[in-house]
Amino acid sequence: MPELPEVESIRLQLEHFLIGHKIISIKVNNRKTLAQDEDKLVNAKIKSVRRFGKALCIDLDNGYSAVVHLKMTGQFIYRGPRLKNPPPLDKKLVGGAPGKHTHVIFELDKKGILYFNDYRRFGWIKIVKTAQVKNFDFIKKLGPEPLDGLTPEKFSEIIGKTSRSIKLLLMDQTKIGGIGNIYANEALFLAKINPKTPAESLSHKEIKTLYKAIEIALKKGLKFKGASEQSFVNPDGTTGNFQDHTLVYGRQGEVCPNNCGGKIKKIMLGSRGTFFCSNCQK
DNA sequence: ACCTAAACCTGGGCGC
DNA sequence: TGCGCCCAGGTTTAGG
Repeated sequence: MPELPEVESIRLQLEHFLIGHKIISIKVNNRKTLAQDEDKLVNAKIKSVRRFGKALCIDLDNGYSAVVHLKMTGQFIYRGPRLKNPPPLDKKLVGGAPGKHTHVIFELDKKGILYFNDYRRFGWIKIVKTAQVKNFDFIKKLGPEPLDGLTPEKFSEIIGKTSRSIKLLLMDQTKIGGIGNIYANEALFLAKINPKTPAESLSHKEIKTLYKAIEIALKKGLKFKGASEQSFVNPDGTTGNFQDHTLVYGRQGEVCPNNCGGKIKKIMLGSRGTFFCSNCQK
């Protein structure tokens, strides 16, 4: 599910709800999700919640951290004192908390509780020493992030080196951290660049436009608190609305929002659905 | 270095 | 109603 804007929306809420809570106990229902060492987190207070690309990192005050990847369908659901008037959970998106897809339950002090749901079970939680988080393989390999550290110069350098299609390059987490399928499609449409274009053939001007387009697409996703198509919910149970505001993602057959007279096409690129206007994006 | 397909899973939607 | 196929915000791995 979640790309940078979705994960950042989750991070902001977790930060608000969790910091200061002490973890009383952890119940693991599925060892594929969390294999070992959860006892390291017990009796420690949550100090901060960080995000690295699409990964989250919950830091405890005892030197340990939980690194979390939600993959396609991972969810955090919080219930507790800092949540005023929690909205009813959308059964279709959440399946209950706890429900049959709740794999880890964090019991917190002050009657707080945090559920980790994941119906496809691709997501994972790893317990690492806080000092080792940046050496953790997934995070170590992550490229610079748009809206934080990725500069036009770095972006240009990354692009200049390769003949790969620009869309696959944007989605390569080791080159740039945080962009997934929805925002890659949206940014390329905004920049009027065909997703199949070999990265190295982009002009200087196109690179500049694309850099800006990525920022615009991600900020728009953040503004609507992410896209909730199948399973994305915020920890308070609310959904995002970005799916109602995409320009091309999921809109095959619709007229081009630029009113160029073309229609949005869907092709497969790197075995991922790819949406674009063949008229605007030559 | 690049591309593809398959694997990890479950479930919703669609065509027949 | 039901079955079977295709698809899904991600990442990794194997093979060409």
